[in-house]
Amino acid sequence: MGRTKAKPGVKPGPKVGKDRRQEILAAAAQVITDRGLSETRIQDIAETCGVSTGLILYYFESKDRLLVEALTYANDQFYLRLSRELRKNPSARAQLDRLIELSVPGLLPEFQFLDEWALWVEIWVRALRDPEMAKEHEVLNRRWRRSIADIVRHGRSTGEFPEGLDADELGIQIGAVVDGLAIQVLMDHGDVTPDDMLRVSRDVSAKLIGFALEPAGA
Amino acid sequence: MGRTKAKPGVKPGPKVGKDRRQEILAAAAQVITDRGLSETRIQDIAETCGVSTGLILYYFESKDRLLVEALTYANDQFYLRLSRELRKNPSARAQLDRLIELSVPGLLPEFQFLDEWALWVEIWVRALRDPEMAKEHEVLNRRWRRSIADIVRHGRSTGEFPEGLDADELGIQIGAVVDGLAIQVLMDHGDVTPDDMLRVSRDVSAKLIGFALEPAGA
DNA sequence: CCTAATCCTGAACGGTGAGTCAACGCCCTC
DNA sequence: GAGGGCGTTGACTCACCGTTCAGGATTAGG
Repeated sequence: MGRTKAKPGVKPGPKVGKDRRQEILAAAAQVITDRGLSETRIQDIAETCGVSTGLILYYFESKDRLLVEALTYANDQFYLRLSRELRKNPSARAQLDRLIELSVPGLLPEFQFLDEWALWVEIWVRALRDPEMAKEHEVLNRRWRRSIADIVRHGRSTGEFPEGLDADELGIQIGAVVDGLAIQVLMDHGDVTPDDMLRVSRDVSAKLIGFALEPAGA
Repeated sequence: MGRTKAKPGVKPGPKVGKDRRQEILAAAAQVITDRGLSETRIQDIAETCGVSTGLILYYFESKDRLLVEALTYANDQFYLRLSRELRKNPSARAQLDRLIELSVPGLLPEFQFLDEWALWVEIWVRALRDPEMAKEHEVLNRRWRRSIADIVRHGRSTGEFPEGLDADELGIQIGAVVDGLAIQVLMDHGDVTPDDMLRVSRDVSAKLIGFALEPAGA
């Protein structure tokens, strides 16, 4: 099986120690994505990473705690990925485009196995009643909107974007549009396709920030 | 009690005991709002409308079906209310304002006991996995966006709004903003207050539709 | 080797909650 | 006032699942 040979080497190889916790968190995120939070059983998680149910509760004090940690873990992964991608692009326009691309459910093939947005919705539901989750959500949420606001600020410093509304305000506005559209795409009736979301997000962002989009198609 | 004439020899049909069914649906919606969908037990619903647990499953073939019906029932209530309110206002501008007001979580005192948006989030989560709910969601969702698009069309016919983007497209855009903001307000960190949502929704709608807002405050 | 700590297992426990059912009473009809 | 059916009850069943636990396996250190 995936038995990891733990070398007695003092310092971490690729995988030691806390490794199991992370495996479990990843497995949990996977199961939550597949089955939904409310249908996720400890045994599913155990099977997904090939261990016994007992072990899950050896590393986590309760199922509830594990689930909250798994949700934030998955979101952290997305955020790290997003940050890395943004750093590659010096242009604020390109950054905004990339942020939007990464936010369209199921658009990027690497992400297909794990729909970030399906987990967001679970986070919302849980945060409504679970103070622990609410606290985490507040952090994740602010981080998300700040990513947008920072792009706006950056674009203004380079002169790509005009001055205008408070950047944080724009973070809220654009964030809201992206959230709202992502839900529609996620639901996957034909009404709003991934391409629609791309187009509309760019369009509305341009309108709100106040720069001109070069005509893409006709 | 309103006694409904029951035809003998028919299966548990939609006609039988319609009042009770509705009572149960209302109670279920209440419990879901209070405790959350995943924490809702049949017994809670039974207690809320003062009957036995057995009776709940006398009227509904399963808990799952009841929950789906309850969610759509609650949304229907909101939609009916919305339609009624809109019909009172001849002006499209006033209609849009009213729609936004009704969409702000917890703003209207009459609605405090039942946060429409908390139920929407539950609908989203469930619709992701339950085809039954997905089908219902599609209907509710279209109806919601069409309400917005119709206001836009109306405003154009009266000359209040300029011509521009396709009205359905605007329904999607404005709908997305309102959805996204409503989530933020619902989560109730201080970042987006009900007043913020009102202001931003109006502001963004005006920008997207293309009419000028008279300065409200200072 | 011996020992202790850590990792891991699978069975057993206990609570819980959906769904069932036999019985009861009330109203309607005849 | 007899009979039948609908609405209603609440106790019971039964499966499920989180959590615990006693102990087996593996590793680290001496």
